[in-house]
Amino acid sequence: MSTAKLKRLQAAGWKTGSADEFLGLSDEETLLVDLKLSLVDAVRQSRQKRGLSQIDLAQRMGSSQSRVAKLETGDPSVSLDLIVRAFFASGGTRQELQRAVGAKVKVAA
Amino acid sequence: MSTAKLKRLQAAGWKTGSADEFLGLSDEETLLVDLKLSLVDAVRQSRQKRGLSQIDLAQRMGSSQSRVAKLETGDPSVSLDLIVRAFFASGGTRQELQRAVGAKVKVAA
DNA sequence: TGTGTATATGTCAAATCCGACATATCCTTG
DNA sequence: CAAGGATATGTCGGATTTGACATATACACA
Repeated sequence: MSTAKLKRLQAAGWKTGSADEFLGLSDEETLLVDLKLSLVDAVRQSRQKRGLSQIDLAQRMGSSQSRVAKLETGDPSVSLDLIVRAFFASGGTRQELQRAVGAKVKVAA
Repeated sequence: MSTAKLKRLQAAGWKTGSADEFLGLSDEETLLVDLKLSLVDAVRQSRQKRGLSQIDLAQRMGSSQSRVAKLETGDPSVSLDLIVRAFFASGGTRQELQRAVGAKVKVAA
């Protein structure tokens, strides 16, 4: 399974968007990683905009603070499903989600 | 876990978008179900547009024909991750994905 | 009718993801 | 320097999702 690559990647303190080819990431894998990063970003912004703590959000979505933290830090054990669920639970709308899908994440390095 | 509801829902020959409140689906669950339906639709269209069979697509994404079939029929055992992975593998771009997120699925019934 | 090609359905063991808990780190503010 | 609130990290047992395989159905067209 090549999600393994994705995991090693994210595991190694993952921050930058778009510049992911330093490992043998396939095009589709890169697209997925970048997308996740954008949505994770959107979740944090949505959560903070409504003044929710990670605990608050966790409660709203029937999850735990630690999972929300992992989500926001790009932990490889977090699925797209959970990210989108969190986005909606934080009050995000489908239209806002659409915007987030369009917005690529700023590169750090 | 309330994904159970989602599963019963989709399991029962699922087709309509948006009109999901006949069961006690929470708002966030509804949003997620509708989103999945839209993206599943986009996957099928993208795949067909490029003249790919389910087997072709399955190979491209390192999966199996049966999983692609389940994906396109809205089987509850299919994650958002797999749907998006399939979309990209079928040749879909991020911009096209964004469009798909914006387009709610036509209701059947 | 038979053969081929595409798609759907059922099942299962293995892989992945989950919530929960413990605990650590980081910032404020007193 | 506490004490507190928020966020991060590590781990684990159980739940969900996966690819694979067998098989079924559907629709051509010879």
